[in-house]
Amino acid sequence: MDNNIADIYSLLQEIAWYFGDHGLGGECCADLSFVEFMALKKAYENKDSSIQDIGNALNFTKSGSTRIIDRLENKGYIIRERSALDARVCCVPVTIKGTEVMKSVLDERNRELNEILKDLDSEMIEQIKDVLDILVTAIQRHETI
Amino acid sequence: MDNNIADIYSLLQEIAWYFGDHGLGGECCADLSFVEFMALKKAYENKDSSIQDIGNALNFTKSGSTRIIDRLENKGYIIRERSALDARVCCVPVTIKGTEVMKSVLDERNRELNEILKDLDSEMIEQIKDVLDILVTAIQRHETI
DNA sequence: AATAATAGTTGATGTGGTCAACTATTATTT
DNA sequence: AAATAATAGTTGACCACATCAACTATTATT
Repeated sequence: MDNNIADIYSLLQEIAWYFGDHGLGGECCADLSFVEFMALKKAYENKDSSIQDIGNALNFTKSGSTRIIDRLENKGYIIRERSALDARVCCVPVTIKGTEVMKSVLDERNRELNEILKDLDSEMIEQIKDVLDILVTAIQRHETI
Repeated sequence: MDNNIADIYSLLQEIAWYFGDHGLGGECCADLSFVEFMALKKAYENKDSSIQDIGNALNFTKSGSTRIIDRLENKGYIIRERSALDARVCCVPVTIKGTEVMKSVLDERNRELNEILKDLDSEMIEQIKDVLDILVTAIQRHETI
């Protein structure tokens, strides 16, 4: 059904709006923009990622990556460390403060999402998770081709 | 299950990234940014919407709304028209060119989404649509409270 | 040892948004 | 009906954030 595809695309756009930079009343995540939050998340998930690793994961140029890291470092959420293996590379471990802000943002957002979904039964929640999983997996497979 | 909520949130973020301003290799929609596309879409869906209607729908300030409309008008996708009922209000009908670009972007994006989902059977597609529908409805209900 | 490649930084620049002050029009008050 | 308030939109000054191109520093290749 081609019409389902169009509907799905439109729904995904709404979700992208709401959970992206613009929704949530413009307030994303403590003192972080959505982009900064995603960068911090990447740094957190992938211990020992370099500056460009993060930039690549987020579709940024080299200089864009540098500048995101600048902001996160200025806010005290990560630190730059030259790699011992290759002094050209900067590793950007997340600081304790960074971990804390991540966790508190996630807590806050999860509480909000819980509120949004509170009228749905747990079976439906499960189904939502499964479906989104399939969707994101399909997207990621498509991206890496 | 609280853990499901956290998973769902994380998945929604991925979707927001991919379908928002950043994913799609930075290229959103012809010569439109994601924001511009959403504004055009609002103008298209809601015939006779004013500049602020669009701004409100997208969480922008008055001046931000003006500037988005500037850009869309400069690109020839909408035109400003003073309302006959209230000369303070600007209506922003979508031009033919605007409708065409909308349609071609949607075509293109739907084709891409179709590609992403091509390995899923039609039952699953149906399920994805239903689940996203429930999700977006829940979000919208929550927003208007 | 010379050259190329890679990681990251920086200055100039462009885009895209906000705030505050403005104009023009309509609604309300006395 | 004149004065005042409210509303829609615009504009200038400004700030946040990304890019490009040119740069430094380090490592790999010839």
